[in-house]
Amino acid sequence: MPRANLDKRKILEAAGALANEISIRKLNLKQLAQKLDIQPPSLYNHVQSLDHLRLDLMAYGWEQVGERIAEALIGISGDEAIRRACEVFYEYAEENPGIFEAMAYYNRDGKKPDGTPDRLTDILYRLCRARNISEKDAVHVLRLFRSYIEGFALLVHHGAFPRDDSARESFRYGVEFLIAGIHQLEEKAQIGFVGLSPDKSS
Amino acid sequence: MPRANLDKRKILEAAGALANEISIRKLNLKQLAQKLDIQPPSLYNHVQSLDHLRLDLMAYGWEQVGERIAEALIGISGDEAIRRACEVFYEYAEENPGIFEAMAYYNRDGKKPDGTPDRLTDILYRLCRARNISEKDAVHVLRLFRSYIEGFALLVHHGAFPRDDSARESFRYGVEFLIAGIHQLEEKAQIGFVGLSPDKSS
DNA sequence: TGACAAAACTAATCAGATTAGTTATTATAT
DNA sequence: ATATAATAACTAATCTGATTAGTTTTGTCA
Repeated sequence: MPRANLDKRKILEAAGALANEISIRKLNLKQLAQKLDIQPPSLYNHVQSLDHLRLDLMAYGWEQVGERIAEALIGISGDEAIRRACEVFYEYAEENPGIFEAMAYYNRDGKKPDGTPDRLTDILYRLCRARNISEKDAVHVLRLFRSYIEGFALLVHHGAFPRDDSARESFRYGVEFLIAGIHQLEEKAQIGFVGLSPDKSS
Repeated sequence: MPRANLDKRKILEAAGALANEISIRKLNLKQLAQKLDIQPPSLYNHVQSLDHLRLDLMAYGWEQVGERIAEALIGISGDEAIRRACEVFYEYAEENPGIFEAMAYYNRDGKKPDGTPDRLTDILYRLCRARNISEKDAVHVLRLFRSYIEGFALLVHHGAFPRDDSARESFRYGVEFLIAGIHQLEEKAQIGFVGLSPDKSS
């Protein structure tokens, strides 16, 4: 390795930082190269293309979140595990808007590296299964959770909620709301109070 | 108006269609111009820039959804109104992946045209208020709903759920789950079963 | 009918991604 | 130690697509 001591990780770190600064869509090789003290074309020794870099960043983000969640959950279980996992995710997203953008919506065009870990999903799934929640319901609940969490982070980043407003509080409220719902599901673990054909009138 | 009968609406329609085909981020003036039978620079008579176009598309999408929801909700109220509003939103997002992308995450950089209507939020807010749900809780619930809905649509677009899978069913399940949660809130309309400091152990 | 404004065109510019071809550096194997 | 192969950087060049400049055409309206 000549001049600079670059490796994929350093590239990703720099790219992540840059994306956090200027957003994923404004991410560009010129500034990235500058940050790394090399010339733009040199980046091609490490990266297939700008677009691939964004995908790499996505995978990188999921890895990081996965690690952090795994760490945070040592010895924790039950609702508290859900809470913490959500919290960790939220914090990561908050600290890393650019990387989160990549995680959240840079998945199109049939790409989507499938090795991408999703510890959050794992955790939630296990927790559901550990309860009296049917396989089928678990899948739905899982999606509900994921949608909520990613959706919320997304909205925050887009300034959908007033500045400096109690977004964090709302987020926690939502998590509690969902957890409470799961408890309801658990209790009424029969037909379930949720009709799967919601077309009936209210 | 010389040659072509272009106006903002036609531009937006074409741009929307194109975005739906190739994704918002690959949207480009060359193809758009082609679609409209004009030369790329001519677009600047109607649009400030490619980036602004995307923002316009965002506003356009929200307007459309707003209209559709308003239409769908004539004479409807209560839970059923929520269901239908969600359903309409979901369908719109499903039919218009590109426009939805614009709606969902093309809001950064302090831009975000504030006139942008959000009928969905309106509806939900009113419905919450019409119940015994406190102002404060209503705000949280609202955010929960929005996060869920946009998050879900986002995940679907990203292929986060297996192809041709029962995403629609999951979506409805989620909506019912949330509605049920609201009912719970309404019943226990005292301190609320959701502690706002969720730091207690499970 | 003549002047103005709108909206299109062509030609030119600019930026940024990518490619081609070259050179320097490190690692390795004799 | 040293030749060789591989890696990773560089410079120069290309290509694409957005944007700007300047011009022409067309429709409106006094």
